[in-house]
Amino acid sequence: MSRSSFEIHVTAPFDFQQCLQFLRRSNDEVMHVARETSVSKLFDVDGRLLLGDIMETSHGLVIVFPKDDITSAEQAQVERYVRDWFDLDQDVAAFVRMVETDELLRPLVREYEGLRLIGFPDLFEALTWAVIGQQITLSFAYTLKRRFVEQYGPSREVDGVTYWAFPNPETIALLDPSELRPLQFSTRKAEYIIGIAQEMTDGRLSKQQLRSEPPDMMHERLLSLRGVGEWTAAYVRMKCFQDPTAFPAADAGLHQALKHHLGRGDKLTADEVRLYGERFSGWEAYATFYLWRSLYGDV
DNA sequence: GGCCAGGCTAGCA
DNA sequence: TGCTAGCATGGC
Repeated sequence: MSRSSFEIHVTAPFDFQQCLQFLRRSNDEVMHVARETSVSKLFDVDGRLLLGDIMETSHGLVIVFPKDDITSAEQAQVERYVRDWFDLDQDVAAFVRMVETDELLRPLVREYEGLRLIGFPDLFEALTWAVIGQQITLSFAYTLKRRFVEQYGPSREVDGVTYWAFPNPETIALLDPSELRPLQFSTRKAEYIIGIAQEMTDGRLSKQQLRSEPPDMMHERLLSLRGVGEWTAAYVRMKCFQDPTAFPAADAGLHQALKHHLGRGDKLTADEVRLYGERFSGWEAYATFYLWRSLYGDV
């Protein structure tokens, strides 16, 4: 049996507008088109490119496929993706309760109430985006990602708009680092990304394998990848595996946000940041995400 | 023009 | 173990 839409039930606290605002934060984003009341995304379901429009309903979300009928198996895959993308299976109410007594986070959780930790359910996309973002400004990182996706990603045009899906590891595994240099990737970044694509294509690395490991083993496996250090491993656990305890303690943006909200002139030491991690124990990833969110202002 | 960006690796002591 | 140069480029 096929259909062209389905609904997802969502439990509070959830604010789709807050999520849309976050999704609209960059003009160079190519992986979705976020509008006033909906976000459109091209889902690559085992090679079939399905354009879905995600909107709010009274009980949660509805995903409409304006040009396609989808099978129940495809629906299951898209639902899994959207649940991970918006972190819908997380008990965020527990996070809100925890910060009720926290002077630093309480104002942020009130301001962005219902914002979920928006992630990258696709492992290759999460790793690639993390590597791209290393040691460069976010705006330049978006530029690099856009060039990468528009060069190597599948796309589909619907009603005059081109929608992009993330490049497959199979495509990237065949590249030579020199082919990414014209896009202004450093040779190092190119090597890391192609190496990760090759491990995935060889079957040595997959989301399913990683998910089956206990958290510390997953972390070690991520660290074993060339180009992945502590920051990237924590970032991927946070954004791809919805691990609420993941904590990129050395992150520059996290330090900047803490410094700003604490009114500090000097920069925080590593030990101080570690203490904040302990203060938010169990919800380090959400604390980090809300602090990051506060850096963007009124996006 | 110097310094920092949502860091990491390799090489050295 | 712990420290550092080098990576590439944009933006303030």
